[in-house]
Order: sequence, then structure tokens, then C-alpha cells
Amino acid sequence: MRQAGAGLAAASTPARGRGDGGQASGSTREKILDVALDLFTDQGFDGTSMREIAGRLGITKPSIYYHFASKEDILLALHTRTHELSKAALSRLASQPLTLHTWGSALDELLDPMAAHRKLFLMHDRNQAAVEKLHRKDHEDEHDDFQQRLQQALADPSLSLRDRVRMACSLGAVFGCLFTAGDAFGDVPGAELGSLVRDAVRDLMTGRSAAQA
Amino acid sequence: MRQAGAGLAAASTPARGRGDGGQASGSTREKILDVALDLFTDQGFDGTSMREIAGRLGITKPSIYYHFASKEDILLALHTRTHELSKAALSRLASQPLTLHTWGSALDELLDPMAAHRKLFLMHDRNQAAVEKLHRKDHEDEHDDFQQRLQQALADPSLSLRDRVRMACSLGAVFGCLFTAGDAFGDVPGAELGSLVRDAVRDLMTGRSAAQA
DNA sequence: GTCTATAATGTGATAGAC
DNA sequence: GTCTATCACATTATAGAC
Repeated sequence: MRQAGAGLAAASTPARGRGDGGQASGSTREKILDVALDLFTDQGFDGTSMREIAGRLGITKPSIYYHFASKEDILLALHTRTHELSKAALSRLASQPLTLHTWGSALDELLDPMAAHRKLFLMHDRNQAAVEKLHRKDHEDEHDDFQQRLQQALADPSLSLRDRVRMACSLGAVFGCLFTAGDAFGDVPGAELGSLVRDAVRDLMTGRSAAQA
Repeated sequence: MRQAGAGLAAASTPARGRGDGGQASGSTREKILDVALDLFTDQGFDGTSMREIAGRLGITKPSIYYHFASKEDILLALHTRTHELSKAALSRLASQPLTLHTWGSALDELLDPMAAHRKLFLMHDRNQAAVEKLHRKDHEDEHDDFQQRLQQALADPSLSLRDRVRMACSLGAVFGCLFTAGDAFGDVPGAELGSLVRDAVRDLMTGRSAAQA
């Protein structure tokens, strides 16, 4: 019910400065983000027009450009949010040597923010193409993207194919249960769902056909 | 190497009749499907223009309209292919009472065509929004879509939440290993990858924290 | 902070020659 | 079966009034 409807808080890039420190900014900006999150998820980033976002809010197109410099800027704001939510887990993953165990720990840490902000991560997942396009533009230097960092770990040549498959499957299990399932678990609290997924992933990582070290 | 580059064979909707039974049609049509598969996967359906597809083939936009009635028709042709590849497994799933065991069997059957045609299913997965839009138009009656049938099973109220989570995780594990991993397993033969995933899913479904019946 | 225009561009799709 | 030329339309984005 209070899943992620109005819980985007402050995080993103103002089209104009606001004077104050940039606390909880105008509520219109957050309404835009909330509506965009819904529409980008259901229809895709490219399949959603500014006019449609504005229409849902009862305002007009140019009003949005007062709060965001461009359509991509809206996506960037949402992407930044997922980035910050996954930052901690990804940093820990990068600070340790990559093993089946450290991967499991990082995934475990990642599970909480993902379960708590399913909608946000689902949008991110369903719009990989658009997000990647963003990254190519903004900073072609080091873009420590969510998906990219994980995929990089999965391709680590120092691990056996068997282990890498386990890692990919565990990641997929988390994603799949939280996202692919669609609205199948829409009314299940994030904490409960997270707990059940945690058990499943543990079996996956410690099963009798699993790793040895 | 010979993953799914030119292996789309015959399956879809000709813009014009061809006279003969509709065997292996002109090779241009299949080249279009191959290029579209790549571009739709990388840039998304909406992010890919007809001009771009034509450009890669060294032809022009209108030439494509000789082979396909519309851009959506290209997507439909690709979608139909995935539908046929998953038809058998989904039918078996629907013909049996839904349990953890029958789910596992169906998933096991589904794993083979998915591993053998990763690119095709990846495209389908990355363009859910566009595919769903197709379904709303073409036949608003009974659209037995791939994703939809699976999600429907995951929402079955006769099963416990615990079991449903297991099912979603196992499905996600398959998807995740085959798709989310990106190119991490790009050079691994489908059969080998499928075998490893099979083992992982088995652990997931029979783990000590798993079901009871 | 929101509005009414309107510019500038790219897109899907068609007509008709060859 | 492929081309050149073009239409009709939607989109992002901006200018400027209030």
C-alpha cells in the first residue's frame, strides 16, 4: 500500500537552483518522479511522452521543463536513486576478493533495499537500454552502474563457470522473485518477501550440487 | 558462434502473399529479422528506427515495407517465434495441476529452447512493454503470452506464498543466468549452460529450506 | 510555477518510378 | 524487390506572457 508510491524523497538534479540547501524540494517535482516511475515501468521510457506524464498530474508539458531540464533528466533522477540504494552493497562487493561467499554476502545486503523499493528497481531493469544510453552521454569515464558492476563480476575469469552460473542464478532468483513475478507478490510486504527469497538463495548457494570451497 | 545469428528460419506474417506454400521465403526477410533482433535487444523496440534497420542491411526504409507491413509486424514475427518455442512447455504446465513438482518439470522443459535461443528470449524479455502493447491490439481475446502464463501460475492462490516464491526464484534463476548475465556467458554453448542451470534450479527446488510435499 | 503558442526534428508509412 | 520523394504526425524542447 505504501510501497513506493510517494517514497522517492529528495534525490536528483534540479533544473534550476532553489536557493536553500536543496532539502525536500517542491512536491510537484516528486509527483513528476512518481508518475514517471509508474509510466516508465509500464510503457517503457521511450514509450512514455512528456505530455502523458503532465496529463496525469493535471498540468501541461512545459511545466515539467521547469522542474527537469529534459526527459532524460527525469530518468537520471530515478537512476541516481537506485544507484544510491545499491551503493553500499556494490562497494562491499568490490572491496573483497570475489568468491562464492562474498558474492552471497553482497547479494544478501542488496536484497533489502531492492525488496523495499521494488518498483524503482523494476523500472531500472525494464529500461536497461535507455539507462545505458544515459551513461554513454553523461560520463563516459567511469560509470559504476548497477547492472554493469554485477555483470562484470559474473564474467570474472578467475572463477569457474560452475560458480559463475551459481552466482548468476542467485542474482536472477532475487531479480526474478522481485520483478519478473510482476504483481504476483504486489501485496506482500517487502520484508516478508525478502526473507523468503533469502532462504531460497541460501539453498541455491549451498545446495549439494553447489560449490566446494 | 552459430548461436542464433541466422537461425530464425521461417515463422511470421508476410506482408504480401508469395504464391507457393510459404516455405523458406526470401533471405532478405530473414536478414531483417536478424538485424531487428540485435537492435531491439540493444536499443529497445522504440529506440530502434526502421531507417537504422535498413541501414545495417545496405537497403532503404521502404524496402522493409515490402517484407513487413509495419514495424510492429517485425516484432510480432519475432514474438511468434518465442511463442512457438515455449508452446510445448507451457501447454504441459497448463494441462497438469500446479504444484512445485509440475512447475519444476515445465521449467525444465522450458530451459532447453531458452538456452538454445537466448538472444530471442532476451529480446522478448527486454521489450515487455512493446510486446504487451502488441497483444492489446492484435487479439484482445485470449492471448496466451509467454510471460503472462508464467506470472499467472505464480499468482495461483491455491499455493502457499513460500512455494510461489520458490517458483519465482527458480524461474528467475533461469532467466537471470541466461539473460541478466548479459554477455558473461556469451561464448558458452547453450547445452552446457543449460545443464549447469538445471543443477542450480534443482538445488533451489529441493533445498532443505524448500517445500514439504 | 504554470500557461499558450511554436519551433525543430525524427518517425512510421505510402506513392509511384524502375 | 529496391529505389526517390514525400506525407502526416508525434515528439522533445523553447520563447515568452501571466
